Amino acid sequence: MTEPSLIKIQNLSGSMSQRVYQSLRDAILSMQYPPGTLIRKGAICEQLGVSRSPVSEALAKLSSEGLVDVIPQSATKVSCFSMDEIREASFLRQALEIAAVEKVALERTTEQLAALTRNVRMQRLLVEDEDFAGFYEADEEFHTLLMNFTGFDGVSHVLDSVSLHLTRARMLVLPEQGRPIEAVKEHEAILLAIKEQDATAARKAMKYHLELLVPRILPLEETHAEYFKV
Amino acid sequence: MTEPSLIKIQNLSGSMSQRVYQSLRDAILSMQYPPGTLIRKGAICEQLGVSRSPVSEALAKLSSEGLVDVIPQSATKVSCFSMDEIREASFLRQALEIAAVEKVALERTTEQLAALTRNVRMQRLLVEDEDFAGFYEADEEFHTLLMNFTGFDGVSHVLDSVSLHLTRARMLVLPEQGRPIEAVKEHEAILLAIKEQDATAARKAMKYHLELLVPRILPLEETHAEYFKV
DNA sequence: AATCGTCAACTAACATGTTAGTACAAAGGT
DNA sequence: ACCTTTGTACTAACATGTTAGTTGACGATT
Repeated sequence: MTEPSLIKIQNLSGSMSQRVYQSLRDAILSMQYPPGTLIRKGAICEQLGVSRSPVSEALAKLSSEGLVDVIPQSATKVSCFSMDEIREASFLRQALEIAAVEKVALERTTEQLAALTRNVRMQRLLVEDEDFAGFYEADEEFHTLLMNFTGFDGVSHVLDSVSLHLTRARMLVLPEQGRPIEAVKEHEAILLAIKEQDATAARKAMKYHLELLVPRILPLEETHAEYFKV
Repeated sequence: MTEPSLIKIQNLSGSMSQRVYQSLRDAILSMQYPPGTLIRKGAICEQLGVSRSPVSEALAKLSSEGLVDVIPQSATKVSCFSMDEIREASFLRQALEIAAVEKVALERTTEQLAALTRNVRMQRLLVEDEDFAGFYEADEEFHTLLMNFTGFDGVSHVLDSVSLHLTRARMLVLPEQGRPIEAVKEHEAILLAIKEQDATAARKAMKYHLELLVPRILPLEETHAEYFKV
C-alpha cells in the first residue's frame, strides 16, 4: 500500500504487452509517473506479475513515442518536457486540426453538424454547472469528432501521438479562472464556420483556439522546473 | 545466392534491434519485400545471424508504423496497400507540408532561401540531363529542407512516418513521361512564393503540387491488384 | 585534498527455452 | 462428393538465462 505509485491491474484487453503498455502510458500521461521518474523493469515485472518480455516491448513502444528516454545499457526514465518539443507538438497539432476542420467544413453532412452542435451545447451546460471534469471530456470529444468526420480512421490516433507532450503538460495547467467559458465560445465560433461551410473562417477560428495553449504552458518552465530538461 | 530476397548486412550503426529494423524497413520500402510477403522470424534470424529478440523488437516497431501486419499467434506479413490508407496518408502529408511551407514563407532567412533556390536550380539541371534518379533525390531534399527550416527538429521524421505508404506506392509510379519537368515547375512556384513571403500563395502552390500524387496512384489498384487489400 | 583508476552492482540488450494459439490438411462420418 | 473433425506442424507470445556496457563509489596515488 505504500508503493510510490500504482499501476492499473489487468482487467484490460489485448495481449500482455499491450496491457502493460496501456498501464504504463496511462501512468505517465496522468502524471502518476512524473517526468524524470526512473523506470525499473524488474519492479514493473513484479508489480504486474509478468516477465520482462512484454515489459520490454511496452517500453520500446513508449520510447518510440518519446514518452520515455532509454539510456542504453543503463536506465530508462520518463522523459522530461522541453519547450522546443512542446512548441513542435503544438505546430503539428495545429497543422492537423486546421486541415481537418477545413475538410469537415466543406464536406460535413447535416448529421455530423448535428452531432457537433449537440456536443458544443453540452459543453456550455457543463461549464455553467461548473462540471469542469465533464467539460474536459466534452472538449476532447469535440476534437475527436472533428478528426473522425474527416472520413479518415487514423488521423485521430496520429493526432494523439503527436500531441502526447501537450496532453501531459496540459495536466499541470488545468485550473485557470474563466478559461473554460472562453474555450466554449471558441468552439462555438468553429462550429458556426462549419455550419456555414466557410473553410477560411473555420481555419482562422481553429488557429486562434489552438494558439492559446502554448502561452499558458510557458510559465511551467519556471513553476515546475524539475519537469523540464536540463 | 538464390535467396528469394536479400537484406543488407550489418555495416549499419546502432544497436542490433535498430540495425535489423533499418534493414527490414529498407527492404519493405524499396519493394524488395513487396506487400503480402510472409515474414518468418526464424529465416530473418538465420540470414542476419542474430537471435529472435532484436528481430521481434524490429517487427514490433514496423507493426506500430503499419508497415507489417501481425496476425496474433500465427504470422506476420508485409502490409498491403489500401486506397483509404493512401488517401489518409496524403491528407496528413498535405496538412504537414502546407503548415510548414506557410511558416517557412513567413520566417525564412536569406540563407534558407538561398539553399532552396540552389536545390531547385539543381533539380532543373538534373531533369535537363535526364538524371531522374538524381532528380528524385533532389526532390526529396527539397521537401526535407522545408521541414527543417520550420525550426522544429522532429517534423521531418513525423512526415516520414505518416508518408510511409505513399513512399512505398510511389516506387511503382516513378516512370511517367514529362512528369519531372512539371514537378520542377511546381517547386519553382513554391519557391517563388517563399521568396516573396506570400504564405497564401505558398499554401496554394504546395496544395496543387501534392494533390497530383494520389491520382497517379489510383490506377495501381487495377494494374497491381495483388499489392492491395482484399 | 584532489584526481585518477579500479571495482562492484545494476541495467538494458541479447540469446534461448517454453507455452499456447492458429491454420491447414488429411481422415472420418454423412 | 461434401462437410465436419481432429491432429499436426508452424507461429507469435511469453518466460528466463546470459552477456556486456554504464554508473557511481571507494580507495590508491600524486
